[in-house]
Amino acid sequence: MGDHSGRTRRRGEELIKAIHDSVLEEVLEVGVARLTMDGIGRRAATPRTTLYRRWSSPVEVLLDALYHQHPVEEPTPGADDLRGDLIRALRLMTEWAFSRAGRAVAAILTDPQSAALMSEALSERVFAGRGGRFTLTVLRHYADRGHFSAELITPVVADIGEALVTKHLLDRGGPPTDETLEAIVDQAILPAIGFGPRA
Amino acid sequence: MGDHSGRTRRRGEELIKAIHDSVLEEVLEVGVARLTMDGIGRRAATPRTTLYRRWSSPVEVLLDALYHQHPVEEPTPGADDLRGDLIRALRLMTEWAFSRAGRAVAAILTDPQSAALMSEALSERVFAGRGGRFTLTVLRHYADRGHFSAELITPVVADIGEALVTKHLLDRGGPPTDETLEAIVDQAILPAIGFGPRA
DNA sequence: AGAATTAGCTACACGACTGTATCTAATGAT
DNA sequence: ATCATTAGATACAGTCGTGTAGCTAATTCT
Repeated sequence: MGDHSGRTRRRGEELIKAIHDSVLEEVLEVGVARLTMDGIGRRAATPRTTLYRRWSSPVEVLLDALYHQHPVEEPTPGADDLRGDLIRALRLMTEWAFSRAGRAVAAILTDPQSAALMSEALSERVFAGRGGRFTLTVLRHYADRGHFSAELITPVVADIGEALVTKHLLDRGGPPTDETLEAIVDQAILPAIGFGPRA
Repeated sequence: MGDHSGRTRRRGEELIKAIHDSVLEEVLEVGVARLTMDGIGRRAATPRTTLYRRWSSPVEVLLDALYHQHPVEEPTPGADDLRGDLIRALRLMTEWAFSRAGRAVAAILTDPQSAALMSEALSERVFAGRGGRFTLTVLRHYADRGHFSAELITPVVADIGEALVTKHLLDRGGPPTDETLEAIVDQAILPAIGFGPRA
């Protein structure tokens, strides 16, 4: 807990980091709607007044915390392994979705009051550019190399993997196992681009 | 607005109906976390005290309102038209998801405090038994009739349609058009059961 | 060592929501 | 017409969060 030396008071970066951690934990517990300056301050062991010196509302604190998180990592298709790269892309997505930042973003996007105001601003900054397309990156890579026709990559097809993982998260509340990810790739994505069962 | 005669005071069923309507609207605007007896009462034009005579908290009012909604309609596969029945099943799902009840359920399920407590209880009562399986009903019907192998109906495959519609709702916030539903069926569901493009 | 920053502490007035209590009066049943 | 039921109105004390202000003291800079 305590840092080096006998300092009793945090300032600057150190304090801000503690506050950022505090909001992110707080929002997971109570949701965006129940965020309060008091609650954030309590958890960070700092008085409310200190928070007001920097932010004007709990949501401002939350957004600031999110902007300081690491952006989403992008899949990097490598070897000649479409199936493996798709699975890895979905695993990357799962990991992000279960990170503190991922769940905090979900909390914002599902709150009726905050969602409308800033869903675009948020995705842009947190997804760092045009991120958030996990399987799409992989699909394009292999289509470009002639493994299948690029025409097959429709908006619907590009969403299949992410949609199924998202639904799994919503239904079960937990991350999909590797077997589930494999099933999604084998039974849903690959068939859509021509590698499926025959009627 | 006014019913028959010059009654100035609602009672019983009529009043309860107005209150149910009130919570459902309220929760869409402010979310579960910001539901208050005051807010519900204000919208229903009834004092808070009347609410306390029947319910002990805003969430109780909400759940009671949901239990009085019509349960989810189930798809009824009819003619010899797998594709058409799948599209109709997804349209049914879309309609429910956009009903007041559907969105209220979503609000509860995404609220960290309420979700954990009652997600199962809710789905059971609101989905009336084991409902909520829109495309699955249709898929089973046609697999039973030999249109394709029942082995292909894995949990993942059964979820494809619902997952893509859900993702569309989350991403765009609006209901998918008929063209989108057709694309989902043609480009994602049918390929998974053997009616797809060839590699 | 002295000065400038900035965090911690306390207090205060304000508003929103909570439960409860009490009274009034509209409604429906007999 | 009378009565039991039940909704509407009002009041009140209590809790929690809000912003703001003013002071104290720890930390860092020069």
